[in-house]
Amino acid sequence: MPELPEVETIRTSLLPLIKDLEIIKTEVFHEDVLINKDQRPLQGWIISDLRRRGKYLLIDIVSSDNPEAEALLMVHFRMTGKLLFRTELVSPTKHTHVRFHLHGDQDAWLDYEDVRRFGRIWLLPAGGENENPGVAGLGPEPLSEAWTLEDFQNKIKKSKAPIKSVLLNQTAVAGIGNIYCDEALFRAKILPDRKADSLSEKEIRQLHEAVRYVIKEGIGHHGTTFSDYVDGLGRQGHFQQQLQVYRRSGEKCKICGCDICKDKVAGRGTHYCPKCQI
DNA sequence: CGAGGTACCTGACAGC
DNA sequence: TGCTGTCAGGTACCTC
Repeated sequence: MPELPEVETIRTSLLPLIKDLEIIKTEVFHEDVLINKDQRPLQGWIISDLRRRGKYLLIDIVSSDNPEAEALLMVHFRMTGKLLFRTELVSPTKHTHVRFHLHGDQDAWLDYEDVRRFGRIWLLPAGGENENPGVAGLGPEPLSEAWTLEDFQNKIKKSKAPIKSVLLNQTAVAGIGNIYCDEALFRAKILPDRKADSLSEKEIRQLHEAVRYVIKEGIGHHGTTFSDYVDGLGRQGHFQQQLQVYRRSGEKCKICGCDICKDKVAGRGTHYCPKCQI
């Protein structure tokens, strides 16, 4: 389930492989997945850069005949989406929804595969991510200086929802999903169902630090793989080995030794240590 | 408007 | 064996 560290790993794995390649043909096997409201052609574009915003991957493209004509392919992987780079043509499976045929020194293919088909790809004008409601509503990047403790404090103090909901809803801070949410709350020693406005300044400071820490560590370990997530070359992540609570219910807490619990909070499976977190 | 619930999807798995 | 039910979860959308 690609969250910020997974999307960042996809970005860094794909960038050196597809930058400057030309999209010479696009095949769409499932219409719902690719959103192209202007019905613009999906060939004749050169990939100029890969960026990321929250859990969105932004593929900047320029026209091959007019370098001033720019556009954007924006990808959200949701649960099971994958973007796979291949230098050999393979038969599309029932989960292959969009295929970009690329050309540089040699032919290559970039396949969007998605078992549950929740993910989407948008073809937008250059800079069009900011008009997309999903991206426009995103809070600051957790590793940027724009995400200040003061900003986080203000958002948290205004909400009576469980702190887990605040972390997941993308407006206080962008890119946190269920895994890194549970891990950050464990590290900050805060129970996931605590009302946000009940957190002390010290706890908010701990949580701010914990979010940055788990996101950084997640990126450092190339993301977390349980079943689906792989990078642009099909490689798994390693952060699952570092997890303290996520999917460890019934196992022992690595800090205090008591059993990790699992409940439903904010409609999500939620893992926590009942002794370390208060 | 904030908060909570549900639809979207398919595969894995438990239980009978 | 094969069926049914439940769970997984990011986001849009709906309702209160």
